[in-house]
Amino acid sequence: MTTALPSRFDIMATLVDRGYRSTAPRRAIIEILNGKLDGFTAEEIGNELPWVGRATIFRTIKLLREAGIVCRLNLVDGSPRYSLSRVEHHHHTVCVRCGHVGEFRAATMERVMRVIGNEIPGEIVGHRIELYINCDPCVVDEES
Amino acid sequence: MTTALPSRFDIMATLVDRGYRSTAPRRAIIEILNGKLDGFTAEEIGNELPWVGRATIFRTIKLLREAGIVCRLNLVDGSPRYSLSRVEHHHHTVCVRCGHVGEFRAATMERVMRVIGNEIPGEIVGHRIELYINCDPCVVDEES
DNA sequence: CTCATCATGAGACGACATATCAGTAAGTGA
DNA sequence: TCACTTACTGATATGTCGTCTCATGATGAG
Repeated sequence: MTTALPSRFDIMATLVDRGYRSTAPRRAIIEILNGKLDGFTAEEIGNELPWVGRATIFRTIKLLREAGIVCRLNLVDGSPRYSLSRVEHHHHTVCVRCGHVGEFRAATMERVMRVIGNEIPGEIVGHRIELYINCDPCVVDEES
Repeated sequence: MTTALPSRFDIMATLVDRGYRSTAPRRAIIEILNGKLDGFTAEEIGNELPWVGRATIFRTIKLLREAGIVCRLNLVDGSPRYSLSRVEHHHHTVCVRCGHVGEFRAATMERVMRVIGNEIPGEIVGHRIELYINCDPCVVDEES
């Protein structure tokens, strides 16, 4: 079964459990993330919360990454983007046109990984898979 | 069959075919890359060729990337690294300890991609797969 | 309420990369 | 071989992403 991560409402509680304090900037950032279920950049957060320092935004994102609540991924051009995780282990789809980030799980993928593990030298300790797509809304836009 | 890329000896010829000039800085950079079959950084090139401007190094790497001769990939910590490609379509293994970059092809992987394509919304236009490993030499070091 | 401790904002700093621009070299055509 | 167009170059400025420092402020345990 898919292990669910802390619901989007108790992310702050998760940080507190990990020994961090509940502060206004952190609560505000988490609030914003809850409205960005398809990826975001540090700059976007900064624009929406001008009263929060740049450093604090990056620090908070880092905390959330360490807690497994946020992932960092790359657009096709290599530029960074973050995404709220909803399931424990997953991969990302990134629309090459609009940058929309989606998640998917594929049991198939994990099995393939094990097979490939036998084909390559060394022991696999992790992997990163990003699928670049044209998302449905973008394709519809194109046609109209 | 695996399509071979231009042999490491005619990379410059490939650039010329694409309409670029054969210049001393470009030849020098390509020469260096031929000795770095397991990944490199722009900084490394710069250290070995102090008479070549920083901008030129990045410009040349970009040219080679556009020609499909060099790939850009990310270490676990997100830091960038480049790698000479030897086969047309491949993925990378990156040692989390020493940063050594390897290539692998997996027909299995391509088949899986097609299957997954049916499971997710939107059309897949590309993908990026990086396997993080402990490479054999590193594991041996550990044991001794 | 007190107080140790952690978190914060401002801004410096650093890695990586591209833009600008005046000077230089490549290679074409004669 | 030379002259001339054009691409390429190094220096330097600029931009983006992220971390570090440090003095000040907020948090929450007691």
